[in-house]
Parts: sequence; structure tokens; C-alpha cells
Amino acid sequence: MKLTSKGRYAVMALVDLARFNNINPVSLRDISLRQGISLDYLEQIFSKLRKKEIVQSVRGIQGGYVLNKKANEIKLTNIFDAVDEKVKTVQCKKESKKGCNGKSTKCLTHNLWDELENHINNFFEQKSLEDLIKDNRERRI
Amino acid sequence: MKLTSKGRYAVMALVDLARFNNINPVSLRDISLRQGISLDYLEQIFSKLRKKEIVQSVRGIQGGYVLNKKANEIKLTNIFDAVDEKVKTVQCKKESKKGCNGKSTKCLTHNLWDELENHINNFFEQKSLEDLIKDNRERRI
DNA sequence: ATAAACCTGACTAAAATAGTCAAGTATATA
DNA sequence: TATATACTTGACTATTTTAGTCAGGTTTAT
Repeated sequence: MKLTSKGRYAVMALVDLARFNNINPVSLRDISLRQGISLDYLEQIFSKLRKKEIVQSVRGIQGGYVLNKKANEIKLTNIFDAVDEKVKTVQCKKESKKGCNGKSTKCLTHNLWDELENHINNFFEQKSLEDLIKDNRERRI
Repeated sequence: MKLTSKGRYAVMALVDLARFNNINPVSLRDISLRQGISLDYLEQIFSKLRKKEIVQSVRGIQGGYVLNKKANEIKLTNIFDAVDEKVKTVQCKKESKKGCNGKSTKCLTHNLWDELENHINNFFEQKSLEDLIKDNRERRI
């Protein structure tokens, strides 16, 4: 069970961006350098973030990206959702009426994984970008 | 972010095993048939569970596996640990003193992933095999 | 004796991941 | 208006992980 780097990078990049957001658009090149993430990869990630209206792009010289919402309105859920980082515990969710194992009932542990998904998603729904920034300020990293 | 089927199967198989545990050893063949899990794969999984002393094996005809502890003493953590299902959020944990990104400081979101790991692990530490069995009895699956 | 069941290690196909690469388009500024 | 900066898009690929399979054992109740 692990987090993909696409999800991690998306959050890292947005925290970075949010810190400089007030003044000017932030270029991916700068984020790339500061955070040590490949520029090409960042572009893929921001393309998705833009489509989900989490950031806005500013083209041309001095361009870059800007947050499209307030930092406290952007939750981790939104970010992960944008880059297709999902919490998957069981396969059998959407496939017809069948349960897991190809049988007609739910598997013995179905409810468990449901609980787990909820548990994790709650965490993601509560944390906002603002929380992360505050957290960093306090720890002075 | 997803659970591997090795982890899922391990838990499913143990719940199945625990339900029949009182009377006789339970053969992997039976579990395989009831849960729809490949016998060969189950053998790999139980080999690990045995090494971590979660189950005991009984060889020969009428053999099988038996729980090695009480169901309320076996937590999800123990099971996942046995089959190498770990919660991994960040790479940079054990590598020297360096932080993430190859820089000397922690990455902006390091603490976040730490929190997440704890959040998930708490869930796993609280749930025992007994809880799962009770849950199934109540729901009559 | 033999069949049921555990035991072990090597192997592999398929999927997912983590990017790279190439070829653009838009625009602020000199 | 030339041009460098920065966004935009889609295709491609190497590596790793996953989810098993396969082949050969060993043990022991009957």
C-alpha cells in the first residue's frame, strides 16, 4: 500500500506554489528546481490540476501558475482526485451486482476495506493546503 | 494508493480459518475453494504467516493450519507485517541523514505523510481478527 | 503404501509507475 | 515585431511491482 509519486509531487508542488502565490505567478521551472521534480513530469501534473480548476495558468514570459481557489478551500482530496491518486482497497465495487470472488455475496472482509477507505478519505478531506503551509511555517522548514 | 491482493487475501484467508479453527486444522485447499484464491498463492502467503507465528501448520492427511494465537490478539498490523504489506508514503525514511529530494532538509510535505502513515497504521493496530469475525456474524454473510 | 496436505524456490506475464521526448502555442518585454 | 520564456499536449519507454504459476519436493494419518 503506497502513495504514488504523482500524488506526492502534486501536493509538494502546490505547497511550494501557495507560498509564493500572493505576488506573482510561479513558474514550473522554479518549482522544479526548488523541489527537485522533473519539469516534464510537473507539466503533466499541472495539466491535470488546471483541468480540475485547482490552478490557473498564465502564459508567456513571467507566466506560471496561480492557485484558483483559496488555500483553505483546496483539500487533499481535491488534489488527489485531480491527479487520479485514488484509494483502492477492493476491486469489486462497480462491477455489476456480483460481490468479490465472483460469488454473489460480499467477501468476508468487504466491510473492512470499506471502513479503511473511509478512514483514509476522511484524512484527505480534512487537510487543506492552508493547513500544510501553516504547519511548515511553525516548523520553519 | 491501493491495497495489494496479497494483503487482502491474507486477511480473508485468516478470517475463514478462524471461523473453523475450534474443531480441526483447516486445509488451504478448503480455503482456496471457499474464498476463490489460488492454492499456490495461498501457500506462499501461509508460509509467511507461519514464519511470523500467526498460524501453526499440521502436516499430513487431515492436516492444515491452525491459529497460533487467540483471534483477539491478532491485529491487522501483524498480518500485514507478515506478508510485507506496508504503508509507504515517503521514500526517504532510512536513507542516511538526507531528507527527501536529495536535499539536506525534509521536503515540504514530509510531516504530512508521516501523519498519514500513522493515521492508517492506527486503524490496522486497532482491528483484530476477532473484530472481523464478530462483524461477519452480526451481518450474517 | 499412498494420498492428502504442507513446503520451497524459481520463474513469468501483465500492469502500473515514473518518467522522457518531441513538437508545438501564447505572450510579455525589449 | 522579434524572441525568449513558459505553458500545452501526446506519444513513447524503461523499470518495477504484482499476482500469480509451475515444478519439485517432504511429512504423516490411515
